Amino acid sequence: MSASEDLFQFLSQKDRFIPQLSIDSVIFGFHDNQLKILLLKMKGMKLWALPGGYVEQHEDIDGAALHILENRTGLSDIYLEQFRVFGKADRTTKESMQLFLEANKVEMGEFQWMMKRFVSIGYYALVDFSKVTPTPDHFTESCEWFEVKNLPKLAFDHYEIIQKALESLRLNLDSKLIGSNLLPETFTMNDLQSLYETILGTPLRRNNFQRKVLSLNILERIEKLYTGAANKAPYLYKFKKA
Amino acid sequence: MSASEDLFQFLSQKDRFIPQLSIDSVIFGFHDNQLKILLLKMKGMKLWALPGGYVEQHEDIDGAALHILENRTGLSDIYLEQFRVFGKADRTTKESMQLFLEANKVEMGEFQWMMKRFVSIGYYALVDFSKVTPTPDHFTESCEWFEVKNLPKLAFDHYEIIQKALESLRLNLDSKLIGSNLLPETFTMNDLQSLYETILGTPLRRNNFQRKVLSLNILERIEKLYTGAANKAPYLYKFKKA
DNA sequence: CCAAAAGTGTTAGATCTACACCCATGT
DNA sequence: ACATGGGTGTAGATCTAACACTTTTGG
Repeated sequence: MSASEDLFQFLSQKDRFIPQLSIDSVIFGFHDNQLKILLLKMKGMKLWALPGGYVEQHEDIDGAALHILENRTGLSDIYLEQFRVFGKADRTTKESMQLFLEANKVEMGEFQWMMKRFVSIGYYALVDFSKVTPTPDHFTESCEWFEVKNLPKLAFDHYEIIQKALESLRLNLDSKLIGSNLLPETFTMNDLQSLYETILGTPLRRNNFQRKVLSLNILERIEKLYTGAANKAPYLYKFKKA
Repeated sequence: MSASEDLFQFLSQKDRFIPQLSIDSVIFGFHDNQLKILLLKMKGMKLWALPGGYVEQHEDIDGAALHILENRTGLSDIYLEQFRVFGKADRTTKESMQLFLEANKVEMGEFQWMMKRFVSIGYYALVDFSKVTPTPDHFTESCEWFEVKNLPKLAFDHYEIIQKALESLRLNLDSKLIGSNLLPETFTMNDLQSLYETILGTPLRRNNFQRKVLSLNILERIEKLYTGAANKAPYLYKFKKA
């Protein structure tokens, strides 16, 4: 099935959705000591974009966000947080639409439904990088991780959405046990510290960090991890179950 | 003009608005050492509701929220914060609509546009109680302040919206200089402390509170306030201009 | 034995908490 | 004079930041 056939099929069902309302999700993962985001490139589009979608008439918005995520990552049970609505009147103008579309391949007229002004609800998700299978769908040419510090050209206000998501992530870092969603089952204290450092963007002191985290009583110390390196083997930890 | 004439006029213009998207505002004021909220009772409706409205096609959502507030309070320059979206599929079911409407006076069929499922963006506003003139409009039978601790029966999920607004208010209390929006130009340290105590719901120590607040260097001490009471006159303060 | 990284101790400073005391005001 | 409420001081506890030291590991 071609991209435009998919599109027409989608548009024919557009009454299923709430008009002019979309969801955009910032999916955070952590790998190689880098905070990463999953981005999409749609077929025939020039710019990268956040994975997003629409809300069905009889679907909770949280449910809609979750479905989008499950489709894009292959995971269920994802940590999701709604963080802000993006509703400037000019966020999806024809001009920014033009930038988004590959003008010579797609007739804007066919997109009447999509071309309207959209208000978008921003969610961020925290996932275990190692468990995700980035999954393009029929509209999507590619689906890749990007380092937060090295993002490609993005459509619309998606850069701003990402920045706000990061802000919220930082604010929630302490109160919401964010590590437990971004790290694999077991991890070293160093892994956790790197995660915090990359999210916060500041270096932390090893000893004080360890003391503080352990004092929260949320970690369980497992066996040591022997990497073969010529130094003391670090303990592995996992988050205690509630 | 009668309520239903107003309504028909409104509905005839409904294409001006984004469908199925609304705004609900929790307007906080502080008076008599009580945190209060401005609520409306629509003509011919049974329950009280948050002041709300719709978003015009070419209007920012923040702008829309601001207009609603200005109309209801007579104030401009209001402190506004978007705090959450309420998007459960069943938040505006026919059943809850029925509860909201005075069933024998209004035919639901006339409300097709309004009867759809709505997603609502929650804003909270902080206003100087003494400056507000609660202003009913043509749809509104009354517009009154209620103590947060003593709310009337509310429509839809408005009670939940208020609770979430309160939560956000508490979280933002320290970081966003909330006092400057809820208090009049000048106030005593006691006023400020009462405000904090009612928002947080916990008593604070007089001396420590004063020290902490003054250490922030955001207050300017003015002259003393002689109330005629048989005790030392408290200083008046005002927030320093940025 | 050594380098590298992990783990633990310790101490000075800042901040928070609770108590105490003094000061101004009108009766 | 004194009751009342406002302003300030201070000692102890707690939290934080920065430093130093010890332990484990493989070469």
